[in-house]
Amino acid sequence: MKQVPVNQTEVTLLLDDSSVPLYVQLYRYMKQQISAGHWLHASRLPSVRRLAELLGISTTPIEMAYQQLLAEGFIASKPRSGYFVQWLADVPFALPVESAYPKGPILKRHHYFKYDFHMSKNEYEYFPMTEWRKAYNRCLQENSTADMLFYGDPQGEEGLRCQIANYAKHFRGVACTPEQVIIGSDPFPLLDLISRLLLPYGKSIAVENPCYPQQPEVFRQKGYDVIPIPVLEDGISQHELQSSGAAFVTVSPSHQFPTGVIMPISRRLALLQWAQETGGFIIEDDADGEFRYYGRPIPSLQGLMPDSRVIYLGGFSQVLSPALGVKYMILPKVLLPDYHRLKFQLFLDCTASKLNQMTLERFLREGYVERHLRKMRMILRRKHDRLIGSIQRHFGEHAQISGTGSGFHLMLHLNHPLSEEDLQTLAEARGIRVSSAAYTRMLPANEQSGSDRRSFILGFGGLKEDEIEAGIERLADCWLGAVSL
Amino acid sequence: MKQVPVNQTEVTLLLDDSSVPLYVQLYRYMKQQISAGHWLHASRLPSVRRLAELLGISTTPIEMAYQQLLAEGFIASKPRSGYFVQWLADVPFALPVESAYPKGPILKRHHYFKYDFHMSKNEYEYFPMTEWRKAYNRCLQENSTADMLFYGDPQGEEGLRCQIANYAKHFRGVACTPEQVIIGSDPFPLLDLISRLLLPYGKSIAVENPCYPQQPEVFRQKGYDVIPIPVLEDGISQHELQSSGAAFVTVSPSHQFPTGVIMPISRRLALLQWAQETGGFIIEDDADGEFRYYGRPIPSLQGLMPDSRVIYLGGFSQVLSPALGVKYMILPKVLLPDYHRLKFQLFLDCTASKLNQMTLERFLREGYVERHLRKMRMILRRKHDRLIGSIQRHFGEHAQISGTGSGFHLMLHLNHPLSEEDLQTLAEARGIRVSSAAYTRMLPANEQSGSDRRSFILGFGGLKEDEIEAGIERLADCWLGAVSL
DNA sequence: ATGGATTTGTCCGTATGTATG
DNA sequence: TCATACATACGGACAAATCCA
Repeated sequence: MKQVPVNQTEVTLLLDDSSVPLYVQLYRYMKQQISAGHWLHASRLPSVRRLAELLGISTTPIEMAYQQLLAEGFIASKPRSGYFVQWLADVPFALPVESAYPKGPILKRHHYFKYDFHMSKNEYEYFPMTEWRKAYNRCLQENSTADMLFYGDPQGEEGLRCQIANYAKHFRGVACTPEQVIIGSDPFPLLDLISRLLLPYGKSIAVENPCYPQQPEVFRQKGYDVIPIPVLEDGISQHELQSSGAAFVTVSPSHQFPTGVIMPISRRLALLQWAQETGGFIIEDDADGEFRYYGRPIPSLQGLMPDSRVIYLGGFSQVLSPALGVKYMILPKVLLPDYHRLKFQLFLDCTASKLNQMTLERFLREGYVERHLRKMRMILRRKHDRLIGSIQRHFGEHAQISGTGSGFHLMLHLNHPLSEEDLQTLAEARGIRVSSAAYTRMLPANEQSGSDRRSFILGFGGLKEDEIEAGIERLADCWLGAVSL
Repeated sequence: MKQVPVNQTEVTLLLDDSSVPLYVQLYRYMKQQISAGHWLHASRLPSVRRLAELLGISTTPIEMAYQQLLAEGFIASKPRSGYFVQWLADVPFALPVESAYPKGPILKRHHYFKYDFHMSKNEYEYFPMTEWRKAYNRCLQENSTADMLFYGDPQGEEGLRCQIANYAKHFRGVACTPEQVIIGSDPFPLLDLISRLLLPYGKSIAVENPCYPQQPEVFRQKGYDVIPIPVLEDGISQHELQSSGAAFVTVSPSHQFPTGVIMPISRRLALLQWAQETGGFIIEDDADGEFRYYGRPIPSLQGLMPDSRVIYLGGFSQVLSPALGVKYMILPKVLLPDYHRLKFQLFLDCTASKLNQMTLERFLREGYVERHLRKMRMILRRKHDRLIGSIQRHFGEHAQISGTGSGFHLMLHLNHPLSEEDLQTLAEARGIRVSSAAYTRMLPANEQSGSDRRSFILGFGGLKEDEIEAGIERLADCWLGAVSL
């Protein structure tokens, strides 16, 4: 602790030998003094040499601290004369020294689930974080700062779009050029864009029932007529689609959510023909198409026909991580002029971070994505098998399973006097998180009420392989024991 | 090469011992045969064993090929009976061909500008890239991988929202709690969200004229009546706003774009009162409020009154870099229930990358943002002064300047017989990029036509300080020399 | 019609070359 | 370098469907 006179004021300057560099300590201290108004405007700071002597250190840290203060405008330099405080002390411009807000995240109250069968969960421990960090760092080092930090291509970085076109072709059988790829951070902005793009072509859209309700909601909010069409054993009912008169349709042919139905080739072609004949468009949601555990992945609907009228939606949330925020869609060529017009009109900018985009491009190019995908597919397959085995062991003939073989979830059906809601609550009380299929159904109110068949969506990504057995055992115990069946 | 009879048809099946697995060769061949219509619907395929014997291989590859065809719907299985072709041969569809698209990025043609006065440009060389990298790396190392990579808070990470609330309070005088902060990647998703939020409250919105056209466009597309209100010397015309009957209004009171007008306190209070009385909402766009070069920064409109009916829009595009993709808005408390309902309904997820959010939180907490902001303010002030001096020197009394003192641009006006468009083209031909103010004006078509007053927006962020003089000299030379004024 | 033989889809254990770490 | 695990392929077993004397 040393006493250093600055101008007329005696001040106390504490230098410790912590890990914080000397010049940073000096800089912080002086900034604090100036901004708090302790050092008045235009007062002269001690010279570099003098202060160094007083503190018993070299002149270098002093110079660095002064330079920093200079760059930020706290002080001004008069060459061969001295440094002078530039702060206007009467401005009550409090520095954000101590924030009144809590530093850490505020505690959220949420259940802790010992067994989490939520379908969006996954084990992210396997993500090649070190490689990602290295790729990120190399991106920042190898590109010029200005290039990295300025606005990017509103459609998504071109290099990444090339890689995605390549990836989608290779892994999903999607036929497209990089010009057709649009990158976004999240399904919502892309869906919203689609809903704007299609507006001139029609106002009614058919959706699968049951389905994930986001797409219907987005279109409904945009003023579309949303027409639910039942999903049969081989996908959306072609007959009802035809007679509905809908202009568009959303489907998930590779692994329908939540039923898990795979649309056979004949139905796919019929769908494409429907689009061709009516001038409609098909929105193909392909969330988990990469994850097929037996046989080869089923190629996308989009690639079945050259220049098909399909908008393909894919992403890396499942393959890598949702935190990267990279989704993409592949537009049919006929829609590209509309897209460019809209982009211009609305000053659209890419919602995905440019830094992440460039890192991901590298990741794809250097084969990390492919490698990680294979690894995850293997891990998930084991969990998938384990889950099925566990259900069979512990539920026996009380339960039926459907929608297996790919993706991150399957469906479990059982007959039970209690409602789906009650069963879900019961499970949660025992620390098991599981969704009933209720939220995916668009019902004419009273349809399912007569039956006592209950359906649940069981995700197997979030649990460790050797937790699955115990989780299902507890679930069976809790449900089958609740009422004598 | 082996001859294999399928049903009645003799077909030729070529099996080579390339690296392609047998079952894949089989699968491909059969898929091709079926989709080309050579094998008719409902015809029976040779049994697994029989085909295996004929081909002289084991049954496994046959089984695998059949399984794949089964999954894709080309064939159907009747257990213990046989496999049957499911193809409808009269649908003439081509299978996906190899699409040829260039792997590398396609060359874009774009002008090179020696002097770029575009307003969104900035010198990103000063960005503390090394510190950012370190912060990013520490984020990844210190947090558990699973936490980092799973879905984040749809509203934005809580820690970052705390830091932003703090930052906005200290640097912009915004009064809010972290609960009011909504994070997004880009103005558009946030504006879109606002336009949805406000729908129940009214259908007409007043906008400043001139202004940046994105906001009017977004609201117009959502079906709002957009009412342009002229910007006077002290901001948007209160009188016309009152009589317009608009439910909402968008303003940029700290540094109006493009005029640079600063709204005085009396007018701000009147605006707040207007909102209070009519039950309307004010959207405050505060793009460059942090950058005020003389006198004290002008606190935001939002913070003038507790619980004011103001939606505040801010971001880090200017302060740090647009590539990080972090924008935020601060909602008035009365709108929070609506927001949460909408968030739930549309399954909204945060459009800003979680990794970047967490890094930015660190950056804010550790004071890097503040330091960088001060430094940039200093640098930009020098450029600002330099630009004004240069214009005065080279244009003399031919030009008038307005909208100075903050932000990243000023306006230059001059009387000239050539149109703004022609002048812009002239400048571009000399390697100077400069925008006329035309695109910011919403005109009743013929308003400005009589006058020969021309207005341009000159951004000073993109040039180095010592390039400005030469750029303006060339601009003056090119414009003033074009026609004798 | 019928019962036994045969065919057939399906399932399972295992061997080998190869890629991964 | 070595160990592991996976993709591919093989041979065999089971039970249901089909066929036939």
